[in-house]
Amino acid sequence: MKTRRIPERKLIFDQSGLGAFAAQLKKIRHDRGFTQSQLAFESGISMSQIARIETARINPTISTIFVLARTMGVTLPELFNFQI
Amino acid sequence: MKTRRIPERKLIFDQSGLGAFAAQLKKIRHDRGFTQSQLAFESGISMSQIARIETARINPTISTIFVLARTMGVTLPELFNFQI
DNA sequence: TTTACATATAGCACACGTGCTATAAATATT
DNA sequence: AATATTTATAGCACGTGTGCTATATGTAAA
Repeated sequence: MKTRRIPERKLIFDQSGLGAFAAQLKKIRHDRGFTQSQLAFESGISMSQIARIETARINPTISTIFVLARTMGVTLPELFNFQI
Repeated sequence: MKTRRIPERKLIFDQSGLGAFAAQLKKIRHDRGFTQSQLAFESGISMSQIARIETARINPTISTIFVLARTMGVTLPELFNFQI
């Protein structure tokens, strides 16, 4: 039979934006005096995940970011106060 | 054999934050005069995905949001200028 | 150096974000 | 009303975010 053509799908992965966010998260976490471990425990987000975000290895969801923001007591405009 | 205990894993899904973001995205898109279709075409993000985000059915990644922000010409502090 | 703490990396399984297509529903325009 | 436009919904396949566990690498303190 005729093999069906599979259309290519390009996924969004904004490397530069993720790098900028990683740096910002690390900075704010330090400013607020959290270790990755503390932030993980208090937020309920796994520590490996926080490390992956801060090293820009993954593309986190906004739910994850909202929870981290609440835990650190930082507003979204503050957390996203950087250029992409 | 003994059935292995599978630990439960609770995933993060911040319903209220996603709802707030959905409303904000819709507002800014309208202010900037984009239809979902235009925003989809210009950003390269599928229209079904934009609809899903604006109806808070899914939990988008920050890459997706960064791309939408760039396309609409809005800064991140503006786009995230709301309460969670 | 040894010990303790902090951060990064790796591999796995599962849940889900995303693109695609098609269709339905809602809203405007004539 | 009829037509067009815009938005929402649904189902599928694929890629990947996330939690978990374990290990490695830094880094600071004793």
